[in-house]
Amino acid sequence: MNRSANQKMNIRKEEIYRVATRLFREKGYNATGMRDIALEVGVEAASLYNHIRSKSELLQQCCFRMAGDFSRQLEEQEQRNSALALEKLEAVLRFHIRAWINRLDEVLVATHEGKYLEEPWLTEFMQERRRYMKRIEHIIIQGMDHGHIRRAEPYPIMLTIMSTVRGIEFWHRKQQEVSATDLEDGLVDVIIRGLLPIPSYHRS
Amino acid sequence: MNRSANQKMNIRKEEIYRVATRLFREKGYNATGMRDIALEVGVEAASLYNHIRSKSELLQQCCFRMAGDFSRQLEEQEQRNSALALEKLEAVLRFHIRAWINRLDEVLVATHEGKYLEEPWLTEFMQERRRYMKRIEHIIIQGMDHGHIRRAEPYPIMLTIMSTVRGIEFWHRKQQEVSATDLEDGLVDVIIRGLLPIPSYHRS
DNA sequence: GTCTATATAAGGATAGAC
DNA sequence: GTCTATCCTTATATAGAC
Repeated sequence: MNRSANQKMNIRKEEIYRVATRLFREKGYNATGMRDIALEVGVEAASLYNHIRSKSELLQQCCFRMAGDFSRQLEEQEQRNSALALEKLEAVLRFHIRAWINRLDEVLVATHEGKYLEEPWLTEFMQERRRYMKRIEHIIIQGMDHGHIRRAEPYPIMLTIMSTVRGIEFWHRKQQEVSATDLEDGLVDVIIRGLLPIPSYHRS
Repeated sequence: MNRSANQKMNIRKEEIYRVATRLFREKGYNATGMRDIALEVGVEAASLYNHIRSKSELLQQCCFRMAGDFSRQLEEQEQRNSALALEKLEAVLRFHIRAWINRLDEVLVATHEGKYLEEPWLTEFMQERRRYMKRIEHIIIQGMDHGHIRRAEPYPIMLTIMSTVRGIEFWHRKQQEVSATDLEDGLVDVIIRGLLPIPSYHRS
């Protein structure tokens, strides 16, 4: 098998992956049939199995590709020794937001359909997410120790950073009214302001 | 049919609803079979149909029950004429958080599985959510007009308020480390502080 | 590598005895 | 109201011709 044959196969496989990811997002993993994927790729369902091993493999590819990209980005921030923790958090937050703006299919499938992974991938995937959240919590604690993030329970702050981006799913349906830049800056502003060490919030 | 027979039927139906909602959350709507529900209720699958019309009816009940509860609570806040918009938003946010803490099964099913509703319920459900988000945006704009919420794009702020609570899903798996009260106050603090009209955030 | 045909399992829902 | 038995559809995946 020469190189061009290999490349063609990879292109085909990548097309299947792209179609499948979109359908998994639109209809859900369990409600998406191999026939649905095959229809949009333009072949019969049986032909898909010349390129992939199973439907589950497509889900694995999506989930671990995203997990890898997110983990690598976080590692970059962790190693920016000259940066403040708050700056690292803002960079991570902006990475999350841009992923949800530019790669919505993949992040939604990884977020919502990941629970349908089979073992041992399910366990590995959930452990990886747990580690990821711990690492973000660690940056938050560093920021508090250095005094440029206000003292508070770090766990809810981490959850907020992890979850804020989810609203972007709604934004995609009405993209015209608010620009991607305004959306990103607006979200970042709420969160980062909420972390500043300024004792100015008085309950009524 | 006397009153006690009616009540017994409703109790049974309510039990089926409760079991189904939990399974829909744990396994997803499509991956939950009538046989799964029946097993936990303690009857055969066929017997369920003496109490409910279809599996889809259980999903409808969950989604619209939640939509109704949320809409009514928002209406209460809208009619608190003496309150500041920021106070209304905090009350709404706390209602969301408590729902995600105390009724996680139902809110998760309504949020994640609602897309599997059949027509015309799907359209009605999505329109209702759209209206709900518009109403929250309206309160935010009121707060800006009155000067007790900082001027900014209202749309990302609304998304943040809608989405912050989603992290609570993770909290339920490790309930011991942070109390429900600390979680609620921690989440509220980040968001509400991020809305205050204090020009103290300078980008580096 | 793609096709047709099919194996095998599971799904929601119904019929009819009790 | 609950049961057993079953209808009918759909699902993933495989076999084997071309």
